Amino acid sequence: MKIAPTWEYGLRCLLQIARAQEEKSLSIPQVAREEGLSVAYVGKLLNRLGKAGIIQGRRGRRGGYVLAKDAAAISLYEVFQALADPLSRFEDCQSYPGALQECIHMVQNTCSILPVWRRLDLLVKRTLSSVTLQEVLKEGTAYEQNREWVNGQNSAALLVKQA
Amino acid sequence: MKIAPTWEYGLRCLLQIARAQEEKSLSIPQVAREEGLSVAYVGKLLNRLGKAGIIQGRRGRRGGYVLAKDAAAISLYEVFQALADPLSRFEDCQSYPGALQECIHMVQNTCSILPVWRRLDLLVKRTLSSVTLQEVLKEGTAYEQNREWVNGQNSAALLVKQA
DNA sequence: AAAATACTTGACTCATGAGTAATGATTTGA
DNA sequence: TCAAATCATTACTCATGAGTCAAGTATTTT
Repeated sequence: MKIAPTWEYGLRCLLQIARAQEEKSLSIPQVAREEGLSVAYVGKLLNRLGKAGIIQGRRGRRGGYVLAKDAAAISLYEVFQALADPLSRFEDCQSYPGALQECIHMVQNTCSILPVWRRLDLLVKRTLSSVTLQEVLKEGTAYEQNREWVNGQNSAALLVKQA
Repeated sequence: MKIAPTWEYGLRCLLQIARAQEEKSLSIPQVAREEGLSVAYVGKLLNRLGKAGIIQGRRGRRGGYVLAKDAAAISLYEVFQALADPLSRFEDCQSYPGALQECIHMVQNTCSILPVWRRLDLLVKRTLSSVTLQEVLKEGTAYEQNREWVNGQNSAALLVKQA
């Protein structure tokens, strides 16, 4: 699947702020320098995270950003929701009718392809919701070394439709 | 998650061709009229599906499109792969380094956020691969009425990371 | 206070995918 | 054979998200 640049860059900046914790706040220029991104761009991304209540900014001479709540209480889902362009948040089963009044793929009063969208949407949401920022921070110890997580062998058995 | 217009429109056009089977081929104008889309747009979408070997076009007076293989042998994954813009197919763990030579989020020689991308990518691929066009056609009978499919309750248990 | 640092906000430019338009090539049928 | 119908191909326009720019506001330090 396609990962939006906003997601990757935003998450990386957020990880830095999270790692710097211990009451040390990080300024936009600091994060930008470390990540090799422009100050303006980092400012925009962190601003979105701030408005979503994930991090908290403090202006002034010794200002900067700090996590607004514990890393264990921040799910990747809310992070990506915050980073997405304000006009294109996740939506439930968004659908495009075209020029017609109504989709013609209706069987017994239901659109026949809606379940596919629902399924995908649900999977992504559930996956992102189940991972917290703290878990991503503790790499090499937690979920990443778990073969289950990486190639999802067992869970795959349930994802395949029941014959 | 965001469903690309190309996906929805393309799949709908494909479903029509699949339903029309019985040796009846559908022309681009026919499909366009039924779906309420422009002839040019439908032509573009079906052209992509044709190049991917999913449908087969025949020119001339009584030409049109027919499925190139059995509906049961066509997975949604290959359909979406075919419909995607040629330059932006699915990629494995696409990553954006920024201006730096190397991502700085490396813990023990691994990027700490890569597993998240891998996970998402795998889930989507696996889900789409497990559904065939034939199943989408037979609505109201197969997977859609299965509560498991719609809200994924049981499978969710495995998706949540193992404590 | 005043100056320096840093977040905030809104408008702007640019790349990319959505959707259109026009032309060429192939088959059918009269 | 010729014309109509149809797919094939390429170039184009337009909307949207990525990323930039610039001016404004708040806080700290001197």
